Amino acid sequence: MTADNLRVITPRDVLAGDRVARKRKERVRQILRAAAEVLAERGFHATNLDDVAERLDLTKATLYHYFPSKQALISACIEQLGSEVTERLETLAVTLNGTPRQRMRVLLREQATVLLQDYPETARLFLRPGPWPEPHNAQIKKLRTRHNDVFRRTIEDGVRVGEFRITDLDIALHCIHGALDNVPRWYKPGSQAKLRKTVERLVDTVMMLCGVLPEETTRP
Amino acid sequence: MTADNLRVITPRDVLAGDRVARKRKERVRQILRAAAEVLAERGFHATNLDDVAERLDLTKATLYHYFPSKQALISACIEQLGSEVTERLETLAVTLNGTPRQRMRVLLREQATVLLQDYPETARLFLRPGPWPEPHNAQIKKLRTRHNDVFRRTIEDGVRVGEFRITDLDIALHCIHGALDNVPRWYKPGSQAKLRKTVERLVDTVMMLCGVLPEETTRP
Amino acid sequence: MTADNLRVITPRDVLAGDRVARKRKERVRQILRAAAEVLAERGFHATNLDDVAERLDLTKATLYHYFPSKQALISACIEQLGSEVTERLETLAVTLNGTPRQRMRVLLREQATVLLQDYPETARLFLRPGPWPEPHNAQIKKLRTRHNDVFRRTIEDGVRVGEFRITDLDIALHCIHGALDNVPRWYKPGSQAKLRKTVERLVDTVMMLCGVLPEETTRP
Amino acid sequence: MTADNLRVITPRDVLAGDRVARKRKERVRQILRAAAEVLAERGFHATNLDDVAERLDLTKATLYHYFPSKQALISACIEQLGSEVTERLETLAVTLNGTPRQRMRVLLREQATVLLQDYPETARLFLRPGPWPEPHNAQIKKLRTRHNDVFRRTIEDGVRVGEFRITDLDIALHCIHGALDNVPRWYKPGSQAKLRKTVERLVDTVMMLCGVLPEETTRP
DNA sequence: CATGAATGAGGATTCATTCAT
DNA sequence: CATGAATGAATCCTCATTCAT
Repeated sequence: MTADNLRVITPRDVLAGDRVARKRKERVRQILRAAAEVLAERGFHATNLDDVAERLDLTKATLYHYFPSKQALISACIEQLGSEVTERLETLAVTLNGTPRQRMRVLLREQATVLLQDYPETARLFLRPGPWPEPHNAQIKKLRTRHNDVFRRTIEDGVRVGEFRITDLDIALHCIHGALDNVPRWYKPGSQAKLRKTVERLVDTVMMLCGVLPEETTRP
Repeated sequence: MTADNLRVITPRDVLAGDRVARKRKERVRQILRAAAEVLAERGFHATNLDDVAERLDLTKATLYHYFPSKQALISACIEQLGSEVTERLETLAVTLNGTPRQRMRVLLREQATVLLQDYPETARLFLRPGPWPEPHNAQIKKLRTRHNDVFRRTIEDGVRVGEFRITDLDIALHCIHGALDNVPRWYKPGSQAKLRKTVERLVDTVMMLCGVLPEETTRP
Repeated sequence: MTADNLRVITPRDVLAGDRVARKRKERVRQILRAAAEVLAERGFHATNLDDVAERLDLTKATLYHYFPSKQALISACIEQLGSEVTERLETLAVTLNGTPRQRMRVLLREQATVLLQDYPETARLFLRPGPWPEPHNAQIKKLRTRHNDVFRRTIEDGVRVGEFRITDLDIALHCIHGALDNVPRWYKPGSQAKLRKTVERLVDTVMMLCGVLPEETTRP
Repeated sequence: MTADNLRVITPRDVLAGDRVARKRKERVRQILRAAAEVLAERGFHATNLDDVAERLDLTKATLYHYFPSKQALISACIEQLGSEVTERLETLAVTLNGTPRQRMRVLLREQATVLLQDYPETARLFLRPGPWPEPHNAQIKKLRTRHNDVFRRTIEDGVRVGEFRITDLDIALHCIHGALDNVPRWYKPGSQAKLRKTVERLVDTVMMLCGVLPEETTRP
């Protein structure tokens, strides 16, 4: 019953509401980023809200203003990173021209860049259904399927036109997946040059799983 | 000067001591097996001693008769599985004849069999340095290196004699590793026939990472 | 640009922050008091957080808001009581005039009052290095040394001017210490008169360890 | 129903039984000694049966052949040490001739020797009613009273014949007690010469609590 | 007697979650 | 919104005690 409570909603308020909403969204993004970092470093069970909060100079309780539970927060993390990466690949796949071989290289390069540079956390978060509580596993599985399909379609094309020679499509896909999501475990960040070199060699190597040998037969 | 004082150690005593020791060893084996199962299902942080104990119809406290701490138990798990598998491969590698290509196939087949049939837990336990507490990570790393070296040497041989064509030895090894340790995630146990088929196709696929294409270009 | 954004820190905020801090400090004091009581009754190893918490109508978990561990809580207990008592004596010693004999009497009276009336827990907590875990023992030793030094200096003065006659300074100090910290074991609280009488007789008795005999040769 | 079970009891058995009993008593003594050591080092609550057993190269379970519970073991410890020491003093007191002053010196010298040399654990075990579970405290109190009475009677004699001048008998006794049981805390074992010197100075110092000043007014 | 195995009852510590301010 | 306080439910670990061999 204060003056505040009686105020009518004016356009200014709407704008203000907008700004509040924007601010809130920004806050959510920050929280998700922090959570993704902790999550990637330690895995689900070793991640605790105190540490996420501390990284943001907030208190644990404040997180509950933005997410109703730990699960919800983690879920949002997975969803955001997963869908962002997947959509990036899906969008790219649609716009691509060229032979399946060329398209596959572009897709792999993109994925490698994501893993090595943009979001190294990705692998931990949604590429591998590790020891997550069940609800998350389902979510992750769905994302993985979408993600996988981008590559599946391209490989099918390649097999059809005779550019790829594979023994078993599913197994090949699983191996590609395994090889890729293993990357953040061994790659140590370095110069841009190192990064680009690693990406190319990685792409060359993974392409071999499609039956495409690199021209060069180099050795490290 | 009673009979009791004069009693010498008889074969029966030795046997008794033996039996006790054997029994203890057996218990330890049981515990390690149970722990490895839980561990493989849930990962380190979600594994609790209560569940391990329950699986054995024991109480938590009893586990402490055999291992002084959770860490020690987990460590023993990793060590046992890891060294068993690694030694199997190392022994096999030494006795192998034939071309690198042939030897590599045998090694991969062995590894695939271990992962698909004998110890599916292996992948979780020592193939991937997940969110383990540091002491375990060091232990795992050492095992992995030994394990890796078996394949590394064979691939180097293959490259030297021109049977293998790879872009980058380290990256190839990492990809092989990633592809293999991903296996338990997608393979669902089935008939012996299915198993054998899967193993062969998996080996064919991974051999491609060494630059060896399968004759057949089939699809499932 | 909202009122909220423009809000500056007002005295009210400061007061609010102050109030929170004051409240916390008060809580800490309460906890320390409760812990000191339990500790004095039972000693370190028999003190459990549940009982300390119960005395405060709190749960064990809440104690961890204020102290990171049992050791930290106990440490704070010892420190607080120990330094408070020691500083009281040190301050008193500095302001004292008169002969060593007079000064010694004042110091002993003060110490006796502390032990009999103000903080009977003191003796248990820092006067005797009982079966404490090592970290605490070090802390206690330091406090005891400071405490001891107050008396040592006064006795040295007394010996120098010929008012005190002692056989061995260190042994005398140890005996004084032993006699004093034994007090809470036999003294049962009673009237103010009883208290005062006991203090005086105790002081008379301990003064004898400095070679000063009481005029009166009474008996109880 | 074995031959053994049917055997009649012969004189030889009785002797054997004797020897068995002797052996058992010896075992009990060993256990009590070990327990007293641990107990003196760590106090009641930090003493666990495993450690006592280990010191004897036995297992915990074996201790239960000799004592029905931890409490019983500890009780026996206290009783043994306490009564041994007390009886020593009582016996000595009875046989003593001379003035109260001389007798007191002998008693104190004896007590100091016990504490510094023979059974340093004594102080911990029965001189001070520390954080023991109640049943033990009662037991200790009783022992202390007997122990105390030896000194009390002598002091009373001394006061009566005018050799001692004290303010308050009870307080003096408590202070003597406190000074004595504090000894093991500061005395560090050394040569026989050091021991004898310390004993003499200690006796001199404690005698002052009876109003007897040493001739010499030295300082170390 | 001696012992290894087993266990129940604690006890310290962590952490997601709720709530009053 | 933001936060400090509070808590219940785990979870690891200890230890006195019992029991079968």
